[in-house]
Amino acid sequence: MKAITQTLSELVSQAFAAAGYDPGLGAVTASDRLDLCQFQCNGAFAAAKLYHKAPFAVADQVAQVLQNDSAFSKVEVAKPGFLNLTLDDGYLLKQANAITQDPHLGIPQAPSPAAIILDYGGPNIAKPLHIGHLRSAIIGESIKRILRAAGHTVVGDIHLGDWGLQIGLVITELQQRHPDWRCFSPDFDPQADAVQPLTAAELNEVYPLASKKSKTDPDYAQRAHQATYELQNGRPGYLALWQEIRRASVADMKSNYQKLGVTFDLWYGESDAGRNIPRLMDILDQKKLLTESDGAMVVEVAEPQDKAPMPPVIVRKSDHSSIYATTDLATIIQREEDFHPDKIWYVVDNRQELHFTQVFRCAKKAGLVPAETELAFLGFGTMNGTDGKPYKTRDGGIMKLEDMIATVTKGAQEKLEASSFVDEADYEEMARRVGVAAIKFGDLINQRAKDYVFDLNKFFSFEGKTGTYLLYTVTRINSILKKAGAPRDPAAPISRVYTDSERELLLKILMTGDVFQKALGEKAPNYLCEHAYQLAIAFSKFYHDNRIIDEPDPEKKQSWLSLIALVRRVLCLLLELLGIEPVEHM
RNA sequence: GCGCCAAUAGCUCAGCUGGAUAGAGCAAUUGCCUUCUAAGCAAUAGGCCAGGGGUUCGAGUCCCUUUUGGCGCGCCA
Repeated sequence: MKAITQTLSELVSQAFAAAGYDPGLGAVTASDRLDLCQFQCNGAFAAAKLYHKAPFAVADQVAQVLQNDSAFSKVEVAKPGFLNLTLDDGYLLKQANAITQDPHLGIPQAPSPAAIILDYGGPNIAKPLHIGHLRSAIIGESIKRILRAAGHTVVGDIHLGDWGLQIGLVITELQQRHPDWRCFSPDFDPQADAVQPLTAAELNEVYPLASKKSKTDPDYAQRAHQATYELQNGRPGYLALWQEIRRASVADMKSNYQKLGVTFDLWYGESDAGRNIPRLMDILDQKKLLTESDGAMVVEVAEPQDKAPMPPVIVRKSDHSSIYATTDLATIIQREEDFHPDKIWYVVDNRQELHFTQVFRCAKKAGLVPAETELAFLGFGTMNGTDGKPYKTRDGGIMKLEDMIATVTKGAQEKLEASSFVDEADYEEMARRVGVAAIKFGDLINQRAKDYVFDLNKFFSFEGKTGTYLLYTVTRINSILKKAGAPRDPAAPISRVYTDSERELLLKILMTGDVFQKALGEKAPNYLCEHAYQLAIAFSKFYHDNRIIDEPDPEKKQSWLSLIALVRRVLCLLLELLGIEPVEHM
């Protein structure tokens, strides 16, 4: 079904037309002044300019037409020319009950579903997952769910960083530690020789060290580059070792992403694009896009309208190994071949914007995707510490994702242990959900593209505008519905509006479609967070003002139960879109 | 140097294509649990929306400019 403001805009547009004005002026929005009205239309101001009339006069004419409309209980014109609209309770109920019946629970469906590849996560193998990886995973997961809820087909791809210099660094360091390993021998035989098993813990220690060494030791760095080149060119021992690095690392990642409730359809990496690199180079060569520059091969992507100098993309380094632009371009070839997507979207750190601009231009120039395929960069901001600099732990290190989840989960568990509503057997799983809800909501409530200050202590309070509050609201509803007993008709409509707090609650429910469209349009889950919070507040107020279970009037009680059942469904849907799992009790 | 982004309550942030009295959470002060989960509800206090120009009937929102901060600017990803 349509979003409510869409439906109302159509009514008001007709009224504008009936009064002799452009129907395009009839856009309705939620009211800024809930004390005056529920919805408003500011079209009279624009009409005043177009038709050289006083805004008030225009609004008044339109209001005359709308007076007769049964959808509104009150149509008023205010001061300069605001058209203030309040819905008739009967209409409000009709809309709310329609949402109950709607298979999509009021979420507007995309008129033409698109095939979208969503590239998010993007961790590097051999490096531990840390909180720098959190945003891409959480935001990507939510955007994926939002797109799917609108009816789009989405393939989520983690796009592992598994083919670059970082692997060369790890190989170099391992070689220095274990020169006797068969995989380092030039005559390594993949059929006969085995590779030493590795653990994630070991890799987590090896990479940072190797990275540090390479910065101070040019010879070490040189060997890492050489190892990268040889790996990419198929040296058997390195390939076998790389496979083991990948295996150990991916196993560790999967467990962390699972805890976070983040999933991927594809676990492809840069290496999977490797086979397309020769083809990429051929295409670039055929289209005469390649230029040699300081020993590297580059593609010019500058355009006349550029405000700042646009450097060329390097597609082959001077040591002949590939770089992230190479694998990103080769990945586009693969995605086009496998899915022929309408859109490929990248949920990546803002700092990579220039890189992706270059890659997109190069891809279009080379015709890797049709001109109409949308390649878009959905950047996100950095998580800073309270000092305004990228977040560090107290000792100056980077916080591992695993540790962060464990810390918040522990805090949640302490609270749960004090609750009489949760069985001991459920502590662990419930604590995970509560902790992860706190983390996810705390992140998603922020605007995607902006940096924000991350304060771990905030997550421990489990108070106020948090994911916890949303889960708590759901558990309160659960409690009532459970205690109200079984003989309740789940399809019974909400029959009347008895109180003000109920009306506000219904209004919030009706706005869900609008908010969803906004979140979808801007790929911005924060609107859903805010709305879920608003809905929860509206429920809490209603809950506080009215005693549902003790209500003697059976019709009223039934109506209220139907109302809160709908609130629960909408709230759970919003949580699902955010990637947050509810709990039964807490 | 060039470019991009930001600056709103003590702190962390909202503020929809410019609209009517700038909103939350935390922190502070104060009420509310023999009654559906107090991880809650209600209330008080807190603002020259960084400074200065401009456009407009109307600007936190658009334009210009200054200041401050963050980020980016070929062989890391």
